[in-house]
Amino acid sequence: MVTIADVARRANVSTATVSRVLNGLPGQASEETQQRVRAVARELQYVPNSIGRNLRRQESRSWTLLLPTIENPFVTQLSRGIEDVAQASGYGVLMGNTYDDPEKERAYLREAEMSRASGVLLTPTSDDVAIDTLLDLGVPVVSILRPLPTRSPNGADRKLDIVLNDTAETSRRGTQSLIERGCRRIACLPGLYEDHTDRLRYEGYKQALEENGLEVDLSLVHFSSVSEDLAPDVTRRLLQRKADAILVANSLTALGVIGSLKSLGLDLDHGPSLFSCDSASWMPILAPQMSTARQPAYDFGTTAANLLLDRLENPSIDPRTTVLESTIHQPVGHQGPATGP
Amino acid sequence: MVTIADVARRANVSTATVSRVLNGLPGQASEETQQRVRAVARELQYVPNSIGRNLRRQESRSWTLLLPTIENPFVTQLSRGIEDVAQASGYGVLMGNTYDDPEKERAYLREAEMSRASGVLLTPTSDDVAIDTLLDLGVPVVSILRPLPTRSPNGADRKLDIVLNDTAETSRRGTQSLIERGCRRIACLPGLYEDHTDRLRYEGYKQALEENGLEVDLSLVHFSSVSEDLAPDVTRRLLQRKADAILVANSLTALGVIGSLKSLGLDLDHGPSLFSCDSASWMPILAPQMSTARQPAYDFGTTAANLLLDRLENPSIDPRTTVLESTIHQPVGHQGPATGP
DNA sequence: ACTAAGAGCGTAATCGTTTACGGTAATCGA
DNA sequence: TCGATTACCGTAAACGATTACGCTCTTAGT
Repeated sequence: MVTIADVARRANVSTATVSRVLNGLPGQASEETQQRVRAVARELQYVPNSIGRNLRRQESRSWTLLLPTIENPFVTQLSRGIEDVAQASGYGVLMGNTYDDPEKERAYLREAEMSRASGVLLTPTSDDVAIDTLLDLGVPVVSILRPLPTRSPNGADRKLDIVLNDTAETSRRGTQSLIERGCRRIACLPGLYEDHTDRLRYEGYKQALEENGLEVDLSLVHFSSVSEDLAPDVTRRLLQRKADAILVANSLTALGVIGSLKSLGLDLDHGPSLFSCDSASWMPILAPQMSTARQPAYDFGTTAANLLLDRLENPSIDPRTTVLESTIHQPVGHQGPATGP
Repeated sequence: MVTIADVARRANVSTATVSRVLNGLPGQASEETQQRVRAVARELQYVPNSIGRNLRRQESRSWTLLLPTIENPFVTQLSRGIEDVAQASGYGVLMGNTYDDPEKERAYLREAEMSRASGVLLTPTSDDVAIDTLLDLGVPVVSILRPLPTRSPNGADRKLDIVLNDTAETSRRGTQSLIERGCRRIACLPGLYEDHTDRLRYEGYKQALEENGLEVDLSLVHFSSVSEDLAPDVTRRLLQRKADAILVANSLTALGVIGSLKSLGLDLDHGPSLFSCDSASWMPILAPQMSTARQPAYDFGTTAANLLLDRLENPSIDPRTTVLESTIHQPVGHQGPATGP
């Protein structure tokens, strides 16, 4: 491998000069020397070794990004937002999928510690992720989509930033819109009972019902990740219990429900109303008559990244929490609930 | 920061011993010393600095993975395959989106050179990506989804591995299946004329027609990435020209066409037959009556990763090209082409 | 009792780069 | 002519880890 020393030797200067020239420090070398050094570097095909550089500079200029799974379209958008900001500021991004597995998360975080990441952004798998070593090393941490306690288990204050979406509020407004449309028996498929976000979805749903003096009928609420296989059963049961609307957690669940309706000889125009708490890009094409909430996924990424940049610049600023709002998309000129078959 | 020297001092041993203990070299330190060193390391919360380690070891134990965009579901699956293999073998993966932009690609590759990546896997933006510096540095390269010349511009042999899918063959078989179903005026939306893969799709389509003595009617072929907005126009025009089947490049195009049919009062049971050359996971739920090809995306990843591993073990093996086949999924008991409205 | 072997450990070089510090020579001002 | 300033550049010390080499001391073998 050709090193800075090789270049120096061949150009008849010291390694210091080569380094200065190649890093473009101004006024430190004569024009002629600069030419010569650059020529030799090109000739020898010198490639700077950033391992050596990072060791000396004591930083890696790269972030670690940990998300549940890249297979989620929301996540891909988000990561793109982060990547764009990082790149513009001269940082690289090392991304890892945790698959919500604390083991994997721990492994990645340890990797981040060892490689002296400049910053860490993650969707924590639980409240008690061990990020204190990181913070002690001076590595800023941004928690995305899920909150993280600003006080560590041993009582120390944590300087960390948090970006959340307004899950409960979205769900509340979605439910409200179904009510305004005339629906009264609104079912809810919020996702997993164990998941923090999914639980919030249920909370918002409940709140909207209560605000309108409606009772929560637990037989209309189904906690689970509704897979394709499961959807027909669940849908049928909800219809039997006379549901006139269904609030679903995400596009895939919506898809499952729509498919099930179809196999029952129904569709969105002749069956229950549907509201999906997030919307994949293909959703409007598939079911233009459906109401959905759209999450500002890309903005999520840029927001998180900017919080990180801020803190890199000034590590002592107080912890911040940002909540991003989703927008609700109603199809134009839709009608009230249709009666069952 | 606490270094190996701090631990050594506090444990009354040399840095060499600490290193040996912490790296688990067998029989190099007495049981008692090991206990002591480990205890001190824990007490001081020592975190190994992999920058220092990498510098000394002269390797980073991480791969660089460059793909067009993570927003493509195929790509997410693929990257997961790579990540799994990498992790199992003790490598990290640094992933970057090129967005098919040679500039971005070049920047990432330079990053890979500088950080002394252990290997590079990429979907090249063009035939003349500059990978020779990499190969000279001894960094193995695997080209994914698109071929790369095994001879460099200056005539040197390149030891690189390639993983392709059978795009043309898939397209041919898809077209063939439409013909067997009785379709005669088969339209084709292969994607962009400029894209290598998309062109192959057209080639396969053409071949199938010719093998069956059918003429290629260029008015039924539309090179472009059919967006949601464009789909209605294109679909209408194809129907006007009496197309009885459409071969589309991917799920999104299929979705656009299906949506357009709907707005024309048609669907897959009363309109042209459809064949999609790839299938997103939600495709079967949405349109179970459609024929699709399914790509082994995850296997793509593992295959590429294993080629890389092989070459890391033995850099001198000859270049290899692997082609992975897609499987065609026909719905059961479908009928011939319906007549137009 | 003397040698050989081997366990256990320390010294110091090394990886490639950056940069504080100091030195030399040229230039300028008075 | 002398001192001060400045432009240019080299020496050498870091950064944190690994590891070749050699040393000491114990143990076993003869």
